[in-house]
Amino acid sequence: METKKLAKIFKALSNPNRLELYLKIAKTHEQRFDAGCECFVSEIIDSLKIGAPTISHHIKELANAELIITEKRGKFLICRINEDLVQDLCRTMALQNPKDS
Amino acid sequence: METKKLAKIFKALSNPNRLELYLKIAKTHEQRFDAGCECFVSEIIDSLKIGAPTISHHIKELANAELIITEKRGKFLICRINEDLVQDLCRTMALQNPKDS
DNA sequence: CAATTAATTCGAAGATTATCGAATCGTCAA
DNA sequence: TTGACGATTCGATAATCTTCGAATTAATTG
Repeated sequence: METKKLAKIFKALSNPNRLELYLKIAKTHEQRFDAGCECFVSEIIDSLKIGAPTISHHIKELANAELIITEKRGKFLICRINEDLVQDLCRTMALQNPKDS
Repeated sequence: METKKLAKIFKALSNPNRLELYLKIAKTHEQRFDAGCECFVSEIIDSLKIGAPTISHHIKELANAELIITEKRGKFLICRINEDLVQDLCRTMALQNPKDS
């Protein structure tokens, strides 16, 4: 992966609120694995201490970094983790000579 | 890992120059696995397009996020990857229901 | 249709960041 | 001891980021 794109991904996760947003989506992702890993933004909004406009902006950044995939369903927005990218990310970060494992 | 600390780690990797710095240390880490994974900052400084003060600042941030471990040897600074943290990071990021693998 | 609800857009304010040049510190070698 | 070199500190500036409130859009419900 290019350094520039990698930095963009990390930047998307560098803000505490945005990271928490991502983690909540990831958690829902796991819980609803059989149901297509859907996560409604409206469910998340109450558990964070930031307003709707900010959340909207953060989600756009996560999607822009390709960490999540969004889909509009009616008036709701559905978010899913981009599994491929996350796996790529882990592979990139992992060291070639792990301590013992 | 706490969300706040996790965000700090990602923030440390969110700047392209700082990320490149980290990746160079990681690369040297692998190449010199038998020699204690040492990396001299003075070797890196020429390959990046930023000045020494900025590099000094970036290294401090990487160390502050515990991504690297630094050690002063004479007038040189030696950097090593904090393997434990990186492995922790990968474990935190990995999804519970991987696609197929 | 009118009201409601989820989400977005816009503009602005305040905070944080990246980077630099100049000056300084500490170590080593001549 | 003096000079050179690696690294750091400091102060400043330009750029970017986070967040908000107000207004808007789009979809659903009464």
